[in-house]
Amino acid sequence: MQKHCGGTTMDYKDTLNLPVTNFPMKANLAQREPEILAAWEKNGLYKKMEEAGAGKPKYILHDGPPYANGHIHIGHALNKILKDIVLKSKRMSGFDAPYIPGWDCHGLPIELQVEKNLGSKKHEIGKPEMRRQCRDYARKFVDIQKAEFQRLGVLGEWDNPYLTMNYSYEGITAHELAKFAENGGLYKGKKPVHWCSSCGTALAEAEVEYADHKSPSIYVKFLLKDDVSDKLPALAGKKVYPVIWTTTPWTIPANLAIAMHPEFDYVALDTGADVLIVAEGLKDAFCKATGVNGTVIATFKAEVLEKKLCRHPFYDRDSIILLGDHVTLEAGTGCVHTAPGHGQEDYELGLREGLDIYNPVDNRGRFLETIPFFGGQYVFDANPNVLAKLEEVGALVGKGEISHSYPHCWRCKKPIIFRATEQWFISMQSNDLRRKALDAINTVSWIPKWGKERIYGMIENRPDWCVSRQRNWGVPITVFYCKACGEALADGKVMHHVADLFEKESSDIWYEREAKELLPAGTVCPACGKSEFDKEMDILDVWFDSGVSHAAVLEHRDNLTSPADMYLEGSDQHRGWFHSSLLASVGTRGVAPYRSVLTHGFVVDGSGRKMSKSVGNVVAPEDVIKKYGAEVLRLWVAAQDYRDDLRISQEILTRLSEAYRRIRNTCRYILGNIADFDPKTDTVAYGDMPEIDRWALHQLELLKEKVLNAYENCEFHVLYHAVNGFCTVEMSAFYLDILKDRVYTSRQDSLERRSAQTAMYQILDALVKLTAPVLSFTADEVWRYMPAPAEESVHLSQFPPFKPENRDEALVERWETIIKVRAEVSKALEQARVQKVIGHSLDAAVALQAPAELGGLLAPYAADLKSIFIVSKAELIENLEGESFAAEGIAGLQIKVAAAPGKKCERCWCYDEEIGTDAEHPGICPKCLAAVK
RNA sequence: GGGCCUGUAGCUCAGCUGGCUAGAGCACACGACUGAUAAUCGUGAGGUCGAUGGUUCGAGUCCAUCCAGGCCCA
Repeated sequence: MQKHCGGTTMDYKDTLNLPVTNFPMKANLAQREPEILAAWEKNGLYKKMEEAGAGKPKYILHDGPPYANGHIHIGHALNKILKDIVLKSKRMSGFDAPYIPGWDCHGLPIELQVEKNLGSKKHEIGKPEMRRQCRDYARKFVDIQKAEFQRLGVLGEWDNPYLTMNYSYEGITAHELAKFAENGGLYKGKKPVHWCSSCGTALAEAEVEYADHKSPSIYVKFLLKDDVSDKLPALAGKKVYPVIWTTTPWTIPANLAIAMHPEFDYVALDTGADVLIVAEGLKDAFCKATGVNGTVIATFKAEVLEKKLCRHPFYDRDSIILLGDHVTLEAGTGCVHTAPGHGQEDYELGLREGLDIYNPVDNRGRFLETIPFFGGQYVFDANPNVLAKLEEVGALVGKGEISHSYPHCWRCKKPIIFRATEQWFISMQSNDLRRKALDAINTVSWIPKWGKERIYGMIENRPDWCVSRQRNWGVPITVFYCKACGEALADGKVMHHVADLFEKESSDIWYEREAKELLPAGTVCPACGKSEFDKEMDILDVWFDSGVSHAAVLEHRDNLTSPADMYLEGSDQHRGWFHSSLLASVGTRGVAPYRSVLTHGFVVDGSGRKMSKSVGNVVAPEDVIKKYGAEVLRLWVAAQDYRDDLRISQEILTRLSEAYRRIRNTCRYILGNIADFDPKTDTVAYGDMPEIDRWALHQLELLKEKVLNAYENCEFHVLYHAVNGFCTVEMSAFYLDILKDRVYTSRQDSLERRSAQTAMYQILDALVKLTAPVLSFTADEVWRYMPAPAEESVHLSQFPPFKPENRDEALVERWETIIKVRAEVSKALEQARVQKVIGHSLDAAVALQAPAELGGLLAPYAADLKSIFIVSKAELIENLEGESFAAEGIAGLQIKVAAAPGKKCERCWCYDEEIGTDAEHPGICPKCLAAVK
């Protein structure tokens, strides 16, 4: 003690136990986070976490590989942070949960980007060089994204990720394809693709641009061969013609069917000369467009005509009437010209009905020489000729021109066509793949549960999986063709042989070596016995690459197991990775590659709109990190209910950083108050604690229960609200506020102070651990300021165990009433404050008149009430005199607030009537006197 | 156009199987404190639960339609 009695009030401040800590109030996250990351890196934190997991049960969350192109966006950040939260919580729940990040490296976007960078030089270099550049490009973005992911605080095996372009991965991909060849699932078929006749190549959807284009618009009638007069007597003896409409006359030579909608009404229109059939809903539009006049002589459903045969207008061939839901009443006649080789829906209908996927057009967009009337003609040039032919045979009902959006090649800008070409497929039929996949879906736990519905519907309806891509940057489809007879050699043994080579030397060798160098010695064509082969030049769909990651990663790495416990991706992956992985795994192993699938929604802006560059509402993770810190982004992930779309905006981030500060400050305050507390020697036994400390520990148990359940159920937003509420309501506004007097003014090593510190220490210890998976930076920062932490990092610790012995329901029930009374007292105090009777609540003396039952409950707490209310005096009185405040929420409770009697203690600031009794310390109250002496 | 999903205070979320005068935290307004101070405490004002119909004694909660939005297809 510096001075003696009689000095200023400041003297006594030094006798108080005020909070002491170096833990900064200001987080300064943008600057501090990189330091923390560097420390984790330097100390080998992830490696230590792995070591700590040794021998524990495994929890495998298998990372879905993002595409190695471009910088990460907010959706990537969301996904990786969610995974990190799940994994950290699993580790702290007693699991060994390794995290192997991955990247999808093959595919069109990278190839296109590399081509673009090459410019005109792209024609000078060969495929091997091209692929080398793709490899470099992918590697570059793997490194960029890796750094960006790590910056988010995501811990994992970053120095050993899986890349779909790794040699071993490429080899395994080829092995998996070989398995499909072995089990008969792989077959060669036809499918229409976007085709640029000028470039002579197939185009992916991403290479197609839509632009306005003028096309002929024609109505064509097809003579109905079959007699339907038994069902439609009005048509007896007449020539009946369904009429189709098309804007691509050149596809008429490939017409194989006419599609009608099963539920629409159709009319038979007698024109005098013949009877035309169109949908009732389009009759007027049709008549107007063609000038046809006629009377309706019959109205019927399309099923009357189902499977009936028409005659092709100028070929000696039938065109069959089929029913399809894809038919619309938007335009045309409701009778849809169907050429399975030239349209997606036509193709699907054709597949379903067993039609030939007929394509009479060659690579250059010309009709095959064998095609009557049009052989050798370029399709767009053939349009007028087809028209003329139709007119000649009398099948043309009407013609016009239409301007509409039409696909064009993004490279040469010319209009493109849809053209069936040879492709490799994985059959949904053979090996009962569809059925087995559907069954497997039922064995998986889908979170949220509608995910099951969604993928089920997709698998149920999807066509065979086309795995061919006419491109260069990917894993080759390791099939050979006999030079002599053209027979395809898709033999499992041969393909496994090639796959072995890929594993050692990469799939680049497919482009660098001759077929004979890749084939096992002595391979001969099973059809003709010759031994000269060509290589298939199609590559695999990248979804096949990533779809086999269960084989290439889970089964391949020692520290992983298959099936995975969880796949966790955005909801678009029901069509993507969840889907392809399921088929790849069920097709070769008969089981799903995952036990559970968790999906999250998409990130949208503050008003729920999708982000787009043109709208300008894109929020980049980099900007958020710079302004608020990755921690706030992590908190954002946790705070939002990810099952729905996730909104992000400046306001949301501002709110969150405020919530963050609240949590941080609560931690800081407790740190300051337990600075002189050593849990080993100063801990007070539960039984020796005042009730309010036991109340606090009970609340902590409730928090633990809520938070640990939330982790278990992956409901992180529940956790956020629980922690936030705990810090603000239970701690800051109640417990910690009340504790101030006891902690500050009691003797430093007194039981009451140590008890409060025991509670606070246990609360902070638990709080830090419970929030560590989300607030990974801050939790670890706080950890370093904790007295004697058991582990080097909070990330090496376990969640706090439940302590049922710290629960006291009866006590908490009593305190619930006390808290209600306290709220009423607060209101009464506020009134007194407004009336300038008091300022600080310690200026007040409170008197309560309570109904009997309540009074009985409060009586044992009479001495504690003043500290609970944070007033200088509180008493229970039978009959209050004068004006008083009637509690709104508690019937019969009257509260009277007056200025506290006595003088204000210079030390604890409470008013006391006994101040001045001690000669040495005339300015302080008896309680303080005891603490000071 | 089809499949799946979402719509509760300015923001983020509660509200189980229909019974509430619809809750919480933050933000906001006002006030207090100056021993958590770029903190902390108190009080208060905010919602015809997307809209409209229906079932029911009673609907944020069930049904239908519509509107707005998201993902995936076409």
